[in-house]
Amino acid sequence: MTESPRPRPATLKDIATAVGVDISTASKVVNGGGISVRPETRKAILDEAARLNYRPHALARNLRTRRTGAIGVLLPDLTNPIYAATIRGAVRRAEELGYVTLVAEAQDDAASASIYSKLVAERRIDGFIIAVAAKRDLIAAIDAQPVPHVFVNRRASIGRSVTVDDEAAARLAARTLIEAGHKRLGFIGDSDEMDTARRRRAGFFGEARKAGLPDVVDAVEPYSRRGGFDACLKLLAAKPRPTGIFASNLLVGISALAAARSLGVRVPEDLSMVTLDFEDANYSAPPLTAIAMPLDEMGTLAVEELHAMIEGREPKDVVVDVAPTLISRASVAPPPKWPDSPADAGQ
Amino acid sequence: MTESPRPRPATLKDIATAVGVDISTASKVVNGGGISVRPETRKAILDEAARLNYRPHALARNLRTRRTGAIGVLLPDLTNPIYAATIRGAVRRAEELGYVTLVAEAQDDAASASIYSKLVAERRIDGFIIAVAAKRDLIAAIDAQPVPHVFVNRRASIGRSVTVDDEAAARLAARTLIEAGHKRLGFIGDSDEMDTARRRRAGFFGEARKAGLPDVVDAVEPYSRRGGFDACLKLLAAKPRPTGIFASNLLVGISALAAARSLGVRVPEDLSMVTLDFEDANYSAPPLTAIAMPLDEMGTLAVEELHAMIEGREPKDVVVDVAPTLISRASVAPPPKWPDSPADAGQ
DNA sequence: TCGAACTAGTCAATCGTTTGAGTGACGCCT
DNA sequence: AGGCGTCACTCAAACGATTGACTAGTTCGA
Repeated sequence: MTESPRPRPATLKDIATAVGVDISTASKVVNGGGISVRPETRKAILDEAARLNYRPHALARNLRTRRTGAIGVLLPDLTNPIYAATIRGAVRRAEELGYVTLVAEAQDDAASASIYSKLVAERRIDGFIIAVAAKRDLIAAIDAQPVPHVFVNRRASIGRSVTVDDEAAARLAARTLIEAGHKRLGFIGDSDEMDTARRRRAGFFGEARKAGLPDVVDAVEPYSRRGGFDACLKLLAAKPRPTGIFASNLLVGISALAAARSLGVRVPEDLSMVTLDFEDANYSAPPLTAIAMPLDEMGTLAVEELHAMIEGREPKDVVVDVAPTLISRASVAPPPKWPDSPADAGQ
Repeated sequence: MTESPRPRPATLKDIATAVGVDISTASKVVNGGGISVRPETRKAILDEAARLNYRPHALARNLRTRRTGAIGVLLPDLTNPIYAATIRGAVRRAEELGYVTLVAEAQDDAASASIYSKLVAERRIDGFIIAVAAKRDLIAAIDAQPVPHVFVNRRASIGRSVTVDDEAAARLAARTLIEAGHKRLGFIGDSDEMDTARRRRAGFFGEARKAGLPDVVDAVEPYSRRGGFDACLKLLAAKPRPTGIFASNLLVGISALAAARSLGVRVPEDLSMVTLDFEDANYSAPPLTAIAMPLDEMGTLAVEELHAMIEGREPKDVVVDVAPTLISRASVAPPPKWPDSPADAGQ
């Protein structure tokens, strides 16, 4: 009788019958598709669509077009700030390109594989951005049901990857310590199986060697809060104790600092520390000098690469070409004078 | 000619033609639907489904059933560990109930509203778990296109909510400090507009009053790293400086600690601190004594409530009935003797 | 004046599932 | 022998959108 509150969202059919055209005409008009219509018909359709606040039913459209308009992001740890920054870049770009983003945390290889398989099998997504390590189960899952995917912050044999220049970041960290006068350097990082750790280690050791300091103390521990704590303890127990260390991961930096403090080692008076940057580094005591990586760009580029793959274009490995930069805060100082650095710190 | 690699995932039709039955029969069998079939037919269908590794096409099914099998989670900050814990609980339970979870970060009210509107308009989800504040834009968006939704860790006038017992947690924090002998207490929390802050403040102040300590110093700053830092600075500048403080949020605890240290105030010798618990609290210096909240359960229950609403059952507000517990670490000690606490610390 | 070309659309199939209604064959009871 | 009830299925219409093929009517060129 009257305009009752329409509970059901508008469909193309609603528009078409209201205007008095065929559904297909309405579809072509709202999509700007290849069809010729009189301006007034076009206007009528568009007006009606606006009036009804028409939004296409994603499922129906996707069923037909065989595209879901969704991309999945697989990551190992939601609380690790590096992913938060990356995701922000990725989500923004994805939205611009018309995708919805489905973020999933996978705590281990089996979980990664099962999430991947499920989402792909049910055809819920067009492609994956993968920030977890490509281990056995996941590799098998991808093999079994391949969809476009790009690894982010990780190189992998089975797909394209988008990474930042970890080597450059590590070299910059080394240079920072070396320029402050440190001769005995320490490195905290995960094992070389983790490719980010491998690249950072390579960069740091390489730069140290170039500066005539080949004896970097290496602490291999997982990239986790506990790992950083343990690693720092190890480093400080080394026989010639390092005076400057690079904690090559975000989480690890904070907990390494706590480990030093727990031993009564003062930062930066007794020990200088450089880590990778994130917001928390401002609110530690002391605030941590850190290397900022272009994480946002990494996320953005990952989406662009994935989009290219979904569109069938040729993908490529990309290293984000924004250089890491040093954020000087308060955790780096010249090394202490005592043990055995005679006059060379004078310069 | 030969079994060529089947690129296309199996459909019901594949199964049906292979077995020689109608699609609808196959559908009913794989869904365990109400139909009677001979055991051998059933077996044949199930076998074929297994052989082809059949998984229903989510979109097609959902188009028909008008359910998407997906729930959205809207949260303000991915890096805030409280949400990570909550999400883990939510995702696990959602999966058990057959939902896929779509996590979205909304940095402000406008973003919340636009994410909500988009996902709902495109009918991509069945319901929302909302962990952001219900402000103007979001409220308008929900009003315009209502779908089942539950607020988590937040009470809201426009929907059901699942919360933990923030008051009890705050009372426990107060008791911890009081039992250690503190007489001058401080509280760090967001403004009362944020309902979690309001409840925590009420609990803390109430317990203090009960113990004959009505003069709690209150520092109102946003729940953020910077907010915690600034708040702690304020508290330590108060005229009778508090000796025990409760930083009523996870992020805020860590940065308050850094602020104290930056002023040369030692924890716990000069200042005791209690905060809410998360992993990082183990790796600060000193490790922080904290109140653990049942966040995982909160996520779980939120999903259950949402599920109930989606199924059309009557929803209710729920407060998780697991009590907050104290995790004693190293940031609480008796107050220092000097300024003006005479003999009463002797006991 | 015939046909080609254009205009402004319409038709119908299709994506993969679900689901209520229908149906042929058989057994059983009276 | 007729009728009723099961059994074991099949049929066909949805869900909402997309898209290539098709068409009725007009215009234009030769």
